[in-house]
Amino acid sequence: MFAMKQSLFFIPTLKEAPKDAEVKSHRLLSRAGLVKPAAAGIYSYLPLGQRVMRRIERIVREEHDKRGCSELLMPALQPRDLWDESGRWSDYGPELMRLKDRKERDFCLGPTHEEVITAIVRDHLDSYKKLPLALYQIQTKYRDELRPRFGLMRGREFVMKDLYTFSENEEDLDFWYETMKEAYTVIFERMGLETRIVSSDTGQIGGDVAHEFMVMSEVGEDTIAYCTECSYASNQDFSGLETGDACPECGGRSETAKGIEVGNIFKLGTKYSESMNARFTGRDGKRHPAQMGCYGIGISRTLMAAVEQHSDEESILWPKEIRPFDIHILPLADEHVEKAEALTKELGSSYEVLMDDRSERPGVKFKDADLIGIPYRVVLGRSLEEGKVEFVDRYRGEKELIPIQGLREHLENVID
RNA sequence: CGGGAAGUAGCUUAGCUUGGUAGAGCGCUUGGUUUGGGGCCAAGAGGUCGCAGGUUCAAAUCCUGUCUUCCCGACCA
Repeated sequence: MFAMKQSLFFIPTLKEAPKDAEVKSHRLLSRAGLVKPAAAGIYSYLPLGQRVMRRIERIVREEHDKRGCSELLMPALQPRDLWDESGRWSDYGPELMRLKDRKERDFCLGPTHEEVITAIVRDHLDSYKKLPLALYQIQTKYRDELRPRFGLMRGREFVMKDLYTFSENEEDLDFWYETMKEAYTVIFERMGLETRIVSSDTGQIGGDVAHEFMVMSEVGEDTIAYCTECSYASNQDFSGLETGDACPECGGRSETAKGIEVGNIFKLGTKYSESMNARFTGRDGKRHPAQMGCYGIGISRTLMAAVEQHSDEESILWPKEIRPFDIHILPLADEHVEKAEALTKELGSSYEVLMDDRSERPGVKFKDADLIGIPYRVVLGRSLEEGKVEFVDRYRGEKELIPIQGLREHLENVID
């Protein structure tokens, strides 16, 4: 496990939010010292934000690896000729970040990786016996958005997990599609995010069937039309359904709500495998283009959505599986730090612990602790004279005095 | 790209209408005091007023251009 002194851990909290942050999660990400802007839609992830990102990524990796996906890492910098093969150098538009090297050759910073993955797989694809393949990466993507906004919601540079599957036929593509739909449901549940699956347009990327995973939120950029009677839900851009319209599935009444798209799954079919010649010899002895699927999760956007959903104006409360630390130890005065260090060492063997050893007044420590959102708190203060510490369970909103000798055992019973 | 708003110390900002040596709060440094919810007192440090040009005896302030940021729209795997 892990223990860290707060004086060494860079958490630049702010008393006041930057004036241009208009969305709650954006204000909190800045104030709690998780991110720092470099340019419009481009952010640094500071240590605390990076820890949460790592948590999110860990869940994503676990749920992909256990379903037979393998991780790789592709280049962000991609040559033009691959994009000419798919036709997207001309089709993609100004959102594609283009640049030249010193020899004036064209490159782009990848907004997505269909071209690269297809080029990797096609040379290996001689027989149906090599299929299926499911390859994913977690990587920084670049899109020159006309209008970046709301902090991490729509950035020009952002972290994304993208998975690509290659199948010998549509049945196998359907299998992967359903497998990943289920995986995504598990992933977002583990992150403590309430999501809704909606059918959607396939957009720029091309292909046939697509679903999006939406975190219901007032600040979402998408409008979701959902049925009040059955499980039907769709992206309004695609279905055109308004509040009060009849559900296309069951005829029930439609409602609309805002959502943040944190994940999507596409059946690409053969769009890229045909244009880029990713073919294999099938059981019938003939050449067939691979049936492809692609599946994305916005890692950095998920971070933002999690803050949006698990916070109030003055504090974050991280869900279990993505919390940056388990326990926050607060010695309220310098004279308590020695005891706190011993406790940090002890608890650090079983938990991830952050200890606020700074010479700050109690009020400052409490405010910062609320802001950065670690769910369990151990306060060393005046009750230490009686050999007791205060234990706070922010999930339950409860606090109690615990004899310091019994703390470890108490935590084993309480900490989730 | 169209519409709107804004750039003054690390952060939040006053001053701009009506031109005259740039102010505050928080933060920071030093000393004192305080010690369970962003303390108090005192003394300090910190500024190319986004940038460039123009008008003027004199520009944060007026004019022109430009860059950047945010909001609405268009766009968006």
